[in-house]
This record gives sequence, C-alpha cells and structure tokens, in this order.
Amino acid sequence: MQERLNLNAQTVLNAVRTAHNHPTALEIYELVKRTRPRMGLASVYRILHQLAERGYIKEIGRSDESCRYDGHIARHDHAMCTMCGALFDVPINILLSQEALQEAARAAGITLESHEVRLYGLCPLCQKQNS
Amino acid sequence: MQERLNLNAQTVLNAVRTAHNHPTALEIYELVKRTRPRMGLASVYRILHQLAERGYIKEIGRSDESCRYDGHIARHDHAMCTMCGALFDVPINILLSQEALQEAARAAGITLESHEVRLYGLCPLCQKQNS
DNA sequence: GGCAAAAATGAGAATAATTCTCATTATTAG
DNA sequence: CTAATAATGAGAATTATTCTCATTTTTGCC
Repeated sequence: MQERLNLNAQTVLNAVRTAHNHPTALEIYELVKRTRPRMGLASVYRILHQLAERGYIKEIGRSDESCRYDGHIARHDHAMCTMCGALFDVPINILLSQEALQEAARAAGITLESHEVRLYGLCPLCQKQNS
Repeated sequence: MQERLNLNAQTVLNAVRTAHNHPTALEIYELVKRTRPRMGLASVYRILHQLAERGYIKEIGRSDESCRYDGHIARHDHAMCTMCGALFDVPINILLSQEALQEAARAAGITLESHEVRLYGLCPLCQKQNS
C-alpha cells in the first residue's frame, strides 16, 4: 500500500478535479490518455477506487450492485449500508420544506418533480462485524 | 400497448410487492419462476420497466448509466434529470436538522455517516424538448 | 367458433460497465 | 546492486441489462 499519491494517481485526480461535469470512468480514461497514453482502463478504475477510499473524490450513483425495485410507491427515503450495500426504507418522514426544495431545484437548474433523502452508514450486521 | 395488467405482469407486481427487501430483477425472476416457470428473464425486465413507467413500482439506484466521479468532496446534494439522466450539483445547501437525520437513521436501523438529498426533475434541455 | 392482425413472449445472443488475472515493470529497503 | 514488494497494463472474464427474432398468445371481427 502506498501512502503518497504517485504520478498516475495524481493525473487521475487532476482529471476528476478539472472535469466539472461528473465524468464517468471512461471519460476520465480518455482525458488521462492524453498525457499518459500507456495507462490502461483497469488502472483508471483501480486508481479511482483508491482515491474514493481515501476521500480525495466521491463516487456518485454507485448502486454497488444491480437496480432494485420497490413496491412501496408513496414517497419515502432510503438508507444504504456503506459496507455491504444493503438498502433499507426509512420508516419515518424526513421533513423538508417545499420552499427549500424548490429553491434548490431552481439553483440547480431543473424543474422539481420529486426528491429523496439518502442516508449512509452501517447496517446492524456490519456494525457487529466492524467492532 | 395494453391497458390492463396481464397475468405475467400481475405475477411480477405481486412478487415485488410481497418481497419486502427491495429485490433485484434476478431475485424477482427467481420468485416468479415458482408459479410461472416458463417466464424468461428478459420478460421480467420488460415487465418491470412497464410497471415502473406506469407508477406501480419504483426503481431504486438506477443510475441509468455508469458510476460518476466527483472531485468536489464537501457534502453537497445532486439533481438528476429524469429524462436524460444528466447529473448536476445543487449549488446551495438544503438545510436538514441533525436531529431529524439521526432519528431517521435510528428508525432505519443504521448508524449515520452521511446523507445526500437527490432532486429529480427535468433539466433545461429536456424542458425545451418536452414543451 | 374461426381467422387475420397485432401484441406479447421466451431464448439466447449482444452490449456495456466493471472487475479479475497475471506476466511484466517499477519501486523500495537493505 | 539485489532481492522483495508493490504497481501496472493488457486482455480475458463477469455481471447486469438490453436486443433480436421466431414463436405464441391475444384481440377484434366476421
């Protein structure tokens, strides 16, 4: 395990930071190839995971597995275990003012259709295994 | 296009509704095969999409494409276009009380590490194309 | 009921994102 | 300098999902 970021990791980190549009791994790979044409896609994935693990970057929309389905269609929030990926319903409503949501949507440039809060943490099982 | 749900769709819908653990398409396929052993996986996917489109069920964690990376690591929220899948930062903070979050996490059974609000709606481009 | 048109189905191939394997290369410690 | 250790890249493998298409089912009509 390395402590400091090496040249490849620096290049990838730079690419993620300068791309201001939430790039995919493939997009980052394309960017990185300009300066380091020998780097492979697998290395990009490997480095991205390391960077995320160390908190340099974040992964968004990583479902960690496949799409899941929910027969419970009333609006509700979800909690996801950061260790095993288990997904839970939040059985109580997390209160958010419509005005705050509308303002946020406006600031982001979209019309507001719906929203969801996602909580991240350890599920009971992973808590045990982790202590 | 059909209006009413047929037997296959009913079976899939039932499976999603009775499974209380956010099943994946594969899990649903396994369930459904018990009563309708001839149904194929592709049909399950097809029916799941239809059911979601008509609002009978919801898809969770559908990134609609690949995992995206973000060099902006301070906690912030995201807005996603429900039509094209584009992902935006919400440039302002959506206020949520720590107590409410903690209580929700407790109710869901996880420890709280972090959270994110996701807004869903149409991005400017899709608004235009849709009007 | 019988039949033609339209829609739905299932099987397996195809695709796309991601991960794995492993021989090679680079780095480090002594 | 050298042995041990870690990192790399290439391509194969895996996994979830979608596509294709020949067959089956359903539907509307006589």
